[in-house]
Amino acid sequence: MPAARPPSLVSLKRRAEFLRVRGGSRCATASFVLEAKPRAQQDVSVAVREARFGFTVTKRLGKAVDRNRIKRRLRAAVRNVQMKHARPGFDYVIVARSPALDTAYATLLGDLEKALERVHEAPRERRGAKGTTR
RNA sequence: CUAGCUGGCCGGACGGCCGCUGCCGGGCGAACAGGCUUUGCGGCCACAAGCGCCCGGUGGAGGAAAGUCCGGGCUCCAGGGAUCGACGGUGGCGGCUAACGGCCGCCGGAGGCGACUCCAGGGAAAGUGCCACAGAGAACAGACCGCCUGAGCGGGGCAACCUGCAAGGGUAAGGGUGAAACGGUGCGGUAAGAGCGCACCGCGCGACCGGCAACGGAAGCGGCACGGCAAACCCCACCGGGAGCAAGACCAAAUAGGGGCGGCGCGGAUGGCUUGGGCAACCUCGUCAUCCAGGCAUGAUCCAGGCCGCCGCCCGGGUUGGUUGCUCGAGGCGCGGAGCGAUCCGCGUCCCAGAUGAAUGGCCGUCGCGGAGGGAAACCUCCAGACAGAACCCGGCUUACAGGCCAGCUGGCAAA
Repeated sequence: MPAARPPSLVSLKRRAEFLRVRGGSRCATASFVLEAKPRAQQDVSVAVREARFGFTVTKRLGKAVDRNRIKRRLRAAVRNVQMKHARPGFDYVIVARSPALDTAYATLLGDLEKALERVHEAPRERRGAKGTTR
């Protein structure tokens, strides 16, 4: 029975953690960009084994009320899909785009599922392409 | 009924599934510590607080949370005194308040038929400055056209006189310019005019009266001047240390360039003598003389002071993470009383967000409200639902805002 409940959401907290995930693989949709990267061995503490998520909502997207709402919708969406599609030991960063405020919640969920799959499919070549630019 | 004015208030409601967070209660678990027992490993017992998980209960964004424009509380830093100056702010009077640049009441001015609204509303006879363009003249004013007078030179006439030109003088009533031209109207007066004189109006001064005051009224006096701008400098009165919860305090980790206390010494340069070392240049110990006396801490000055080097001991800074500050407060609500009111007093009652990559929600349904369309109606369909998210806390101001409610008052219409 405890498996049926979605696990509580573990979020990224420090700026350094956000910057590290930028080097990982990415997938863009209409309302957000998803970035993912497996945690290095020394970062995996015993307590935190689950997938962790971070949200980036820049000031360009609107005033504080709109930004808060975008963040809450994305967080609710992640809570619904992370059981099936997120992998433990991974860090994810979701960079919001302006349609995230208005698009139907169902399409938001569908986009998130697709993006999570694609991010896990082909991490290799994207990683290499990104690595040269850094 | 309608048009308006003022003040106050609200800022969708209910339900379902799934979440976040503070507090309270309960349960479970692990570690440490405690007691008993055992030679020991270990076993048993008990619960205060903390930690993790679970269950239940309960609280969880705003009237502006916003802009960060004022005023405070709180915290740290600086702060010896006096005087002067600088800078910033405020600006009718009285009151309220912890305080304010806020609020209330009153006064003055402007607007409105009215309810009522608006006003940085001290000083322009302390000084400096500006008042463009137009206009002749614009701040100790000014004769362009006019009007009046007119030396003199002409023309006509016997003469009285008529008439043309005209230097100069008088004149601010008329024209013209302008935002503004030494007050307006009338009568008298005059060569023409003019406060030159008079009446009324306006203006200035104003004994005295009323008011705590701002101010109001006003006998009488003055023939009329003293223009505007102080949101130009300025003058006057009053107020004002600085920085802000990333304040500040504590804990842990890893690394070195600060502080306190005690003792000793009392800056530098040059020269003389001197101790010790060196072949010597020179280095070194001490002392005397002369000269300069330095830097730091509010802007200046004055008075009174402090610190600077070496040794020993003790303690801590900056960074990252965590804890705290952190929400009970100039607090909300109700009743009663004082006051025109802002507000104050008394009693009762309530505890009402505390997050920190930052919670206070996500999705869905029903109803209600507003607009448009359809329909005879019940009703149906579509659209809209604002401004906006606490970050230490209060008191204000300002700005944004779909829609709606209540009370009082004013004008008009109708009825009684």
